[in-house]
Amino acid sequence: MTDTKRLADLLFPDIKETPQELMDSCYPVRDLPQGALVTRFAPSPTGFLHIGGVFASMAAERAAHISGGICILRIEDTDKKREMDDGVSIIVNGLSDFGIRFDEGVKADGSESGGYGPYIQSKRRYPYHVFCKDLVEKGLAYPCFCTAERLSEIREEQEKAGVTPGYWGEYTSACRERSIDEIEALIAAGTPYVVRLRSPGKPGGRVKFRDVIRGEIEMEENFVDVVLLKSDGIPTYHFAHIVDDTLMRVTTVTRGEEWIASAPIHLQLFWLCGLKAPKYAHVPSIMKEDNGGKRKLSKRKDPEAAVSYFVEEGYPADAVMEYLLTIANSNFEDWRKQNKTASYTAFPFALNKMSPSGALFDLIKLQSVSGTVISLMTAEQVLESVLEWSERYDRELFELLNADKAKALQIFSIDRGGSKPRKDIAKWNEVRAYISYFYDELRQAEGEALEIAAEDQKAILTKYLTVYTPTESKDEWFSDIKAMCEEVGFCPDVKAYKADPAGYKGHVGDVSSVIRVAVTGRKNTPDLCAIMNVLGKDKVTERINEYLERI
RNA sequence: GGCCCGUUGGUCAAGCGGCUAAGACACCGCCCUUUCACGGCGGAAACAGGAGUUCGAUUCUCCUACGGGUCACCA
Repeated sequence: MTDTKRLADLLFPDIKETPQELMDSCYPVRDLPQGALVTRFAPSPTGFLHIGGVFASMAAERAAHISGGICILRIEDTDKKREMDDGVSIIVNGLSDFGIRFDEGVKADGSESGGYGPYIQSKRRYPYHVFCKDLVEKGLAYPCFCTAERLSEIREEQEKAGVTPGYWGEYTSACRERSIDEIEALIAAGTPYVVRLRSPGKPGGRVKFRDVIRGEIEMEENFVDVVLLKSDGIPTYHFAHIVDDTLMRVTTVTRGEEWIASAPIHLQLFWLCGLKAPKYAHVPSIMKEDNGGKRKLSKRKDPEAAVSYFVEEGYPADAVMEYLLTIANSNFEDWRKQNKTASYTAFPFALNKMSPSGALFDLIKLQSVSGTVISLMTAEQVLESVLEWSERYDRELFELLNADKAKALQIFSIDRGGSKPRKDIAKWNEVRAYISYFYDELRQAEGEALEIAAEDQKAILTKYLTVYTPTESKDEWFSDIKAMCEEVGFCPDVKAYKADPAGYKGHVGDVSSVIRVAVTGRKNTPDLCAIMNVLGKDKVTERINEYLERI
């Protein structure tokens, strides 16, 4: 028996299978249509869902589904230190709120679905060890007994000498060349160890690969004996990535651009394991404007880094997705113009059309996208969404709307549904202010002030009270107002007024404004006729009388 | 510091050797209009800098500057 074979059995006495056997028996090639992508999103259960995570997972999910493929949600919990109790459910629920659906993997309650699992790394010890044993047997990996102290010594030395830090070259000699007997004794004595890659790389060596988003990338090859298995037998990200994405038959790895730097390690690992590397798509980070510069959105400094921010503010999930799509594929906006009412899921998303540079997150543009999304909703959809949102974030508003849904529906129906819908609401937390004048409970006592003389306003309103008759017809409603204009010294026709401004105190628009302010307290509102119909004659009269007393 | 990625109007961005350098958001003006919107029309606004390759560079190469990332028994 060769030494490496002996070593492999010593390190992994329970492993009898080879990687190939494992693959053949449990992880068969997927039966998918030509060109179908298998992608995955693989977060750590830190309990914090970053908007960049939504961006990356959206790219993975869209790319898979538009190609007729599969998208997997895998949990990377190989580091227990960063784990949080309900970390998994926060992430899964968070993504699901945004309409990102996975075909396989971990669900919110921690259960799993799919035939290529388990999908939680801490439950995948066995396959990792199968692959690791194979590497040891081939002489490509070895146990390292260096202590943390020894490692930091090495680091200091290297820093002083100005060479690349890391476990490589001459610094590995202690463990790389240990005899099998020595190792056996150390292990028998219970000495902790990690398993390291015996990297064949050399400083100055080059690797090339093709990134789906960035094209050709050339880098220095890996020459560090990176850790494959930590002392507790759990793999590092690098090794887990190789094993998982191979076994799960992932075709395209989408991940943050911060991983580009370690791609040479991964490529080398795939090569040494005799495996075909997947395609890589390194998606750009989402940036934030900061003193004229750009920087990565930070979880500490920027509230909008957490997706919970968008939920709390009341941005519809679709709006956030649409916005993200506009920065992911710039042709999305053109497509949207051609397909105004289609679901964004019909958009032919393409990874290779993503821009390689990090986009600034533009809240203003989000507002605009969101306003459009909401303007296309029906009153019923709006009410339902507002109810759902306010139940959690604005109890008072919720009670009010819920108490009289028919009225709420009437309110949300105003100026909605036509070919030119208003875009007054961009997020649900704006609804309260938008509809406040429909409810005495929400209305501010003082309304906005008009620049029309008080006595003229009084004349207008007093007169209007005598002619006001509720009507569904906007034309009738408006002709009533026109008809009374002359009597109070205002011009019923705007053009005529402009031709002879000296002849009148103002025009019909001014008259309407007075009524508007008296009834709603605002200078700007949607269709006033509709508003008055929602309020009803009694309330309108009451408001006008109240206003009359005030001025 | 080494290695890598990036740099077109305020922002997001088309462009892939020859264009008056698209479009969207924001901004300004006009039109429509009972207000505000919506919509329509129009305006201002950009290839980081320098060499080179070429008949011709936003586009290809190199250098510089700036921004970002990465160098763990973290992902």
